[in-house]
Amino acid sequence: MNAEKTALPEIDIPYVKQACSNCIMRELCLPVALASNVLDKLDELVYLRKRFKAGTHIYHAGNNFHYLYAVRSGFVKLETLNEDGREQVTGFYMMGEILGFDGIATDQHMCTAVALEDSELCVIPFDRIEHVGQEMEHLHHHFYMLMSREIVRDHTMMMLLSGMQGDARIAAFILNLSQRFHERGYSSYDLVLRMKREDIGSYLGMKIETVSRVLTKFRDQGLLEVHQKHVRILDMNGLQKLVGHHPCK
Amino acid sequence: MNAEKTALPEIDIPYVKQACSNCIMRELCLPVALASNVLDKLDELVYLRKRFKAGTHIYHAGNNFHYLYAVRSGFVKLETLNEDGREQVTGFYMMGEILGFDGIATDQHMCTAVALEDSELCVIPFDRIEHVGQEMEHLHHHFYMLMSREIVRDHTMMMLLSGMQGDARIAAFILNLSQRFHERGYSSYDLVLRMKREDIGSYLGMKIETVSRVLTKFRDQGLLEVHQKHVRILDMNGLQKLVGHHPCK
DNA sequence: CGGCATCTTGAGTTGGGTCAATGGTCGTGG
DNA sequence: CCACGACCATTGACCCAACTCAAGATGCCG
Repeated sequence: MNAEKTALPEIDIPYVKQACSNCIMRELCLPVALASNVLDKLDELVYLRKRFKAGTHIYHAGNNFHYLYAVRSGFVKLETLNEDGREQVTGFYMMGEILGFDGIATDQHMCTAVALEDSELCVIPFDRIEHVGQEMEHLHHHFYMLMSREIVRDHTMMMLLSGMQGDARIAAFILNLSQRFHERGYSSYDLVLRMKREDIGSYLGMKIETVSRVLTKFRDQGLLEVHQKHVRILDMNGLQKLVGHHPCK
Repeated sequence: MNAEKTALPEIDIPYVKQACSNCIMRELCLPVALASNVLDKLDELVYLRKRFKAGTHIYHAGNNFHYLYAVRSGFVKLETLNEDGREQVTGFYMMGEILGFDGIATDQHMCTAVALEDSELCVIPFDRIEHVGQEMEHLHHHFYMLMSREIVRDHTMMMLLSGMQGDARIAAFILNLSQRFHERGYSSYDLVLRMKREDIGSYLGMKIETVSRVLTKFRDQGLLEVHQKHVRILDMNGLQKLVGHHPCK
């Protein structure tokens, strides 16, 4: 909580757009409903958006932590470095989701965030969030909720990784995306997987050959239509059964 | 955030001990160093400790969320329920660690916390934390750090689960415990695994037979001495090599 | 001592990893 | 516009780590 953080440090990628008032967070479909005055406050605090081209880094593991990022459009993956330097995908973020919480613990980011397609993010200076006045304690509650949500999500992921077989992992993954798209007003049946098979494999703990094989199998079973990154769910129930129906180790 | 939370709801297990002032959190070896005045404030807010017998629940999935719990002594496991009702261990907490963050997101606990041995926990009313005044914003920072730490830890766990083989998982698990004991002033070589093989297996995503076999193998290789729950590390380096040395899938 | 829970060990099976080759798609430049 | 190459995805054959089932061994408590 050192004072020099209050003066915003130079951001390592050029600003793209100065925000007009009351328009940045407002349009953002946050996963938790916010009171109007909280949104106003957020718009005050969040004064810029930034575009990232597909493949560019939003932050690197080791970077000093200053900002959280809310995804306005696009798709972002989070990679965690393990002991031996290899990277592993530990999360995907889409419109309305916030990333960067990994940096608070040590004031340095522990993960690397990469845009999977051209994306636009809101840049949220975290120290401003922390220093909002007492009248804005709603804001703290909101961020506690967001972090808790991430923790719960990670626990779900751990369960999936340690308890389920390949089939169930892929099914759970597809259903999860489907649900998140649905919540944002998109079709829950027609999905575009913005990430490559390699990312899916890394995230789900399986090799890309296996990812591919499972997708083919699902297609043969009439559960999905698969054309490259485009996936159409034909049998939602069938997928749910795969997840729930004890195909656990 | 609703007002009735300010009045503390009945806690579902009887209080054991009313705290004397300035003694509850003080003695707690928190994972993040705290300024003295922050500790004072915490001692004000945290006004009770509670004992839990081995095997008893601290909270259940579905319980309304009111408190965080700091482990003063003992050992706690966290279990997450998956779709089909089976439970899976998603964390272990020892002295100085805080659990309960899973409840903030929806105001209901998403996991079940169980004492693995007789344990004493500090009960921290979360709404008091949220409503501390501006002068205590350090406290918010502290809790943001704790939550971020949990997120980072979960990411590490996800990596371990999806990227490592059985040998490496067990090695990483033992080294992790060793480190945490060491940080708390205990030997990093002589460990007592408070949980059963089944819990380890659930946590690490392997069957108890495999856990057992790996431990036996490590014993045969001279890495460990194993007597039931007591484990002595003979070759720390060897274990570290297993984790780092790409025995990944 | 018996009964119960936990842990270990063995034998056989399988899901998913490895290696290797083929097939698609896209972008660039002639 | 087509041809080339780079990159990504799919498919097949083979193999091994970890699962399953089953039997013992060990320890703990009354």
